[in-house]
Amino acid sequence: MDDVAAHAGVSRALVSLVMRDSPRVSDGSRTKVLASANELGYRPNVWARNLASGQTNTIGVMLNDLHNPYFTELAEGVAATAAEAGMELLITSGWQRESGEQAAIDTLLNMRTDGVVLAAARFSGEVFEDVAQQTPTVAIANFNEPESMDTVCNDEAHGAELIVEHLASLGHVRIAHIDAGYSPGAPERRSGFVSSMSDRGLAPIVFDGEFNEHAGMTAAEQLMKLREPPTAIFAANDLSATGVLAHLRSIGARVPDDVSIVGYDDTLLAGLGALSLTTVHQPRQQFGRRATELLLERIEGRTAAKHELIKPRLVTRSTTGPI
Amino acid sequence: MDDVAAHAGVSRALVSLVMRDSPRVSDGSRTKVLASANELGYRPNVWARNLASGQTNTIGVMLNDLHNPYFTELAEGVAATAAEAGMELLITSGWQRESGEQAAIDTLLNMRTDGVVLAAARFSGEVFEDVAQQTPTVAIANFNEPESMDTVCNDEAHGAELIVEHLASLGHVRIAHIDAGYSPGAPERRSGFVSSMSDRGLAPIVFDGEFNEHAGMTAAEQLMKLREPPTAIFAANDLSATGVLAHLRSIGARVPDDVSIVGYDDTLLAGLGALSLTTVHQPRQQFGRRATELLLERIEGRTAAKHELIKPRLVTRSTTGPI
DNA sequence: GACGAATAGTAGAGCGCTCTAGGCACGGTC
DNA sequence: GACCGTGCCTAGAGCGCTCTACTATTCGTC
Repeated sequence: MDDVAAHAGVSRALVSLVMRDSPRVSDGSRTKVLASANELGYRPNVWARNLASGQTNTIGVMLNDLHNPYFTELAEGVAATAAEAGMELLITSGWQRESGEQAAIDTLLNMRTDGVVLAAARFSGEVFEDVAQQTPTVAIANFNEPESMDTVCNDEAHGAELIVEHLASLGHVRIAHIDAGYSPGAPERRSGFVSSMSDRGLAPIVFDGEFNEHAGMTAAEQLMKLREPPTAIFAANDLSATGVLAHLRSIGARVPDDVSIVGYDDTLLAGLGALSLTTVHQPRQQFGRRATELLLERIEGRTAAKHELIKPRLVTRSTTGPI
Repeated sequence: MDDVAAHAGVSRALVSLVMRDSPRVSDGSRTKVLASANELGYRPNVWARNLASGQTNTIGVMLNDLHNPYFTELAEGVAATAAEAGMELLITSGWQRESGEQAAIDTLLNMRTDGVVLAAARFSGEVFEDVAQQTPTVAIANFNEPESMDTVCNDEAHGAELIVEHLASLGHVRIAHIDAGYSPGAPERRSGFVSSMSDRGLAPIVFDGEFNEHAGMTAAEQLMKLREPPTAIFAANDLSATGVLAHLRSIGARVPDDVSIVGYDDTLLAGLGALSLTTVHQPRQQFGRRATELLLERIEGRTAAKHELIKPRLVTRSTTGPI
């Protein structure tokens, strides 16, 4: 910076102003400084800048699992909003391990980003609260509306309701749900299913499962062995639904003629022509956008917590049909 | 830091030594300092540390597209190796836009990470060379062995050869390849296919395509309208292969009885029971690991460029069978 | 033409750490 | 007992910026 200042024949402070696009610089000096900077290959040192200014102009996102499209689409929304606000984005990931998540959060905290968006699965609310003490925080998760941070989450119960409504309107009565235990989102989907069914006077059939293909396959196998197998299956997520589909095909059942299948999440999978799953779409990018907007507000100084519930919508494809 | 020093009754410099795990500190002072730090909730300021020490102990990865599992698995390999070496990892992404990639690279360069791993698609080698001038760089891409950086890449031609060999051994003669133009990796797959075929005295049938489902569908449609349709189709990647599969099912062709299909990449898709694609597995994590190892060597001071070619392997599933 | 306001630029302290050079005990050696 | 070496610790400069307070110049106004 000193070199640039000397080369352009101005003070260091002026170079600093130019580099920060200050309006208090004349066009003449601006172009002169810019030219010198360019010539000398000068690039402001972010570390020094952040140290001196006390802020980083950067927000951090911690994603539980980079392999899961759910999280990466979330991140894309965050990235877009951050870019619009002129902030840099740093991504870390816990790689599905709890220790990894702790390390990823620590990295972010150490970097002292202006705020963090946490999209994690492994943690109890307490860990989040702890982070929220240290920096503005927005969680994409459904906790019990904590005071210390904002949350954005999906209205899982509504998604389940949409599914039941769709299947019921097609004439289905024996509808089964393969759940995913206490994985994030699963309990809400399950209870949404149970109450939607009983509201209609239908008996909710629930089988244990997980958020993966194998769980879908085994649950489908058990379901189809029942004396009266269900005519429609609502799987915990798309991956689980592909497991159901694979099993039904293997035993020669026709989809949707014999059995209808519904997934959840509307991942890339669901849209594939070879699968074409009816599913529930979550506006994941919007989650990211909204979370970032809330975070920016927090960084600006808002302290009262906000909690938002975003409604999903049903996407009808070819795995559901009339009974 | 001053507070901690005062609280522990020692100098600031000693606190610094303790925080950096220096061996030149007695156990007594170490525990004393650690206790004070803990009590005061002290967390070293990374910006100041990096500024003062001139190094960041961090490496950066720039991924072209976070949605593509190819890149995220790469990143996982990078993350694992970086963690083993005690370095932090920063991820940025170009979100599939060229301007985004430039911005993502700039972010990394601004952060002055000790080195960068570039896994991009959009750029010419020149942009990479430019980065390589500024910081130790490893590219995961197949350039023409540049001197200024290391490269790690997949032996695409070998992958194509494996496919042709597999199909030929099953008795296939009319084998078609749906390519992906000049998308990264595609030209090498295509030329590998062509030479493997002609080595066996077989006529290479090549159709234009892209790395997506739709391209697979349209190409399959055209292929199946030929006077003598192929008995085996080698798609540009798994996604393209699912398009082929979808089309074949829609016209009632049986897979693999009537037509065999091979994908490429061994993504999550290929492994699904409902698809079960024969494909070529690329050890993506290993790419990331190897790239990071090379980068660490560079950071240590190596200057001679290294270029590595990693061999893929065939994964046989249920979309290929004898003619 | 004197005065305040606005505009353009500068000096220098300070952000929180690291790192070099050195200080001070203590013990061993001749 | 003078000397050197070793182990542990400290003082203080400096990393490359930003930011506050200040100066110098120009402009508009009556």
